[in-house]
Amino acid sequence: MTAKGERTRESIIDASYALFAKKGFKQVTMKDVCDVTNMSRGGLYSHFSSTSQLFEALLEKMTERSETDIQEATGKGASALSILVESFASLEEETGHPEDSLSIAMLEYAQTVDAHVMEQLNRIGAEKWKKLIRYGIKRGEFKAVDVDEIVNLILYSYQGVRMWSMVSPMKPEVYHSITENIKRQLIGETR
Amino acid sequence: MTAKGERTRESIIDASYALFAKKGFKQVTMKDVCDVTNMSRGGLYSHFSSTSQLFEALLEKMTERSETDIQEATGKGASALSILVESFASLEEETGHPEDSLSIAMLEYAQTVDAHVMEQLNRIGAEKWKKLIRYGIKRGEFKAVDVDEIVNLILYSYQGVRMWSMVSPMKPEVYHSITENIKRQLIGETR
DNA sequence: ATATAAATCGACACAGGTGTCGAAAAGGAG
DNA sequence: CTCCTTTTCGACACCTGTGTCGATTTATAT
Repeated sequence: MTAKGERTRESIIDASYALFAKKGFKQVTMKDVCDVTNMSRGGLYSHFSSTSQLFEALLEKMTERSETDIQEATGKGASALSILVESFASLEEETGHPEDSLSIAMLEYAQTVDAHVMEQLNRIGAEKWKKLIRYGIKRGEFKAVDVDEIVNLILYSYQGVRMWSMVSPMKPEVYHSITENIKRQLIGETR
Repeated sequence: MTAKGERTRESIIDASYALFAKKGFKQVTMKDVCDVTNMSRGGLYSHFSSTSQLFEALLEKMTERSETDIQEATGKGASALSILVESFASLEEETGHPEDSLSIAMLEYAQTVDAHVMEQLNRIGAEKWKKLIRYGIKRGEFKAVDVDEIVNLILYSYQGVRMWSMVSPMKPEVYHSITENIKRQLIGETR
């Protein structure tokens, strides 16, 4: 694979993001990808042998990108709480534009192709949060909570809200209620 | 429509439940429905003109059934808290068998056919919960909370957990953490 | 029992997707 | 520039789904 090949491969992945976010997984066809990339189906097939492979490549690219996020912030010595709050703020921002989320596509993919992908992504997400919580405890910001338990709570609320928001608008109160609940468990009563 | 017609119509709906729960929405074909009903496609089409219509009929039947649930319990003067707790216990039971849930099919349907259905079901669910909370407040079991806000929290946690559990196993702690959180908001500190 | 209406079947034409392949075009090393 | 490799194209055969329709079977009222 030469420079040109690699470039188009990346551009196909990038262009298909919006497609999967808008239509889910099974509803995206190679024809759709053609339209957003201005390529022929034949051309596409020399990069990805199916929409499944394309979607897998997209997920891989996404996870790679998010891997570094929290690591960077903690590396600079930022406050754990502020990282947490910002993270939820960006969720609120994101779910205001549900057409930017791959959640439903991922659920569909898990259900119809390979259920493992969700567990895998779940585990990756959990590790990220665990690091942050431990970092917060070490800095004395958070109580000595049960890290696994609180991470589960964060993860499920976070993802649940994200998925739900795709089909029904969320009120800001809901985000705040969830954030407050988590903060309460991490740093004690906040009222 | 005669007796026989009505009976087969119902049996088609009943038989298709497992199909939608297992495969989602778009992945269910009339051929699939044939297999579980032992009918021909032609025969099916004289009852439902598409899988969308079949799915809509299924949703309608489900909501009708759940409509009466809480109403019955409150009618008998049961404790609001026990109804709430039982409701979450049954969620835990249900999500232990994710193949019994229509959540992903509903998300898919909302995304590809008609987003309104989710809002509608959401509203129906919300009404049910609101009644219960108001009932609990009237009986003095619950604090005079903001009903809308707490119902949002319940609804989103509830649905979020349900959806997420379909692709990744949930630990019991998570259910309890969520239930405790809601109880805390409803009846004050429980620790 | 029989006439009439309803329900069911199976074949049909069609639409839209898939994956493949040889030919053509574009890229890149010397 | 030019030759070889890589990328891209568009047509091909195929599959699986759809929705329709006349013919046939099955219910049901009288």
